Amino acid sequence: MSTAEGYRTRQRELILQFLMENRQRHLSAEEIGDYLRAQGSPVSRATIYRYLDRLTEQGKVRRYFLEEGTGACYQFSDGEGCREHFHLKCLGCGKLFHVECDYLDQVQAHIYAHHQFTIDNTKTVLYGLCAGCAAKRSEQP
Amino acid sequence: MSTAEGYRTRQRELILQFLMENRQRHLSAEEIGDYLRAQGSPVSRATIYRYLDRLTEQGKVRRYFLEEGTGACYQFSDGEGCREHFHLKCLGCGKLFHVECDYLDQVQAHIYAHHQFTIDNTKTVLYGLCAGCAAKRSEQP
DNA sequence: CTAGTTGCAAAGAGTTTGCATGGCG
DNA sequence: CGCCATGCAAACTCTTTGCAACTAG
Repeated sequence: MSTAEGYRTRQRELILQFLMENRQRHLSAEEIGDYLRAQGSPVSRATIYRYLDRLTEQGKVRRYFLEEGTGACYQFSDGEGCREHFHLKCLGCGKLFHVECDYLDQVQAHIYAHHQFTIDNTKTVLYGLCAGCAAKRSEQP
Repeated sequence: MSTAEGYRTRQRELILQFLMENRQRHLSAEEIGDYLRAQGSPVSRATIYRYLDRLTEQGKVRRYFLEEGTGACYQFSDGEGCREHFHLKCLGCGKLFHVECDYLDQVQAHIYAHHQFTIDNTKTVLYGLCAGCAAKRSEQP
């Protein structure tokens, strides 16, 4: 695995630090830019997007596409240990659930046996609604 | 459910007909526009988008957000008979596979029952490798 | 007739790119 | 010093919107 780290720059440190400090949240490119600007250390949009792309390729960050037409969101991910389980991302609150489950392992086996397809759960995210958000939506849509 | 059908116009007939004739495919707004233009019956982009929105609200068409960042795709759906399906996207060749499978319906049920999560397969894509690409990779890593 | 529809072009949001300058190693 | 990274602004893609002209019922 070629993990071309590239140069260590002030901008990259700032972006990565913010992502790591907010690893429980999903952040948009704009939020990152706004935060850094507010901190008095503005980083250009282009740089933010370019570095997020790189981090995503490196697997250090996950990229999500939540609510429709809206832009992408990014979330820091240690990468470690996320090979063997599935990810559920809530479209309502954006929360990411890591699910370890024997049944889901069987799913992978089924898809391989019946559909000749090898699931990569490093990249795969199941989108939907968590219990809380589903309840909210059925009350007041 | 208020199913405001609205007026019957030449443009709407054309759009709906194309969607129905290609109910096995995902179509982008652009593809629809291109097709109609090629047929010598151009329909404006705005009209296509507006009508697709309406059809989606009416449940006659399903809107998918698959390819990241890329635009939406639409697919005609009888509503009742047509079961929702899963999508498998090959990381090797980029091909998208549509899978209708009873077993995968059970998966959805399992996740709902055991993990309190409602999968939205409008947004969910399982990433991995198709048979062909998996074979290539095991030969030449 | 008259409210619903259409087309056009302009506006938006989010993201990417070309190119000259700047800075890490 | 050489190459990679940054910043800026312009370009791009997909979609929405304002508005005047048009048309189904």
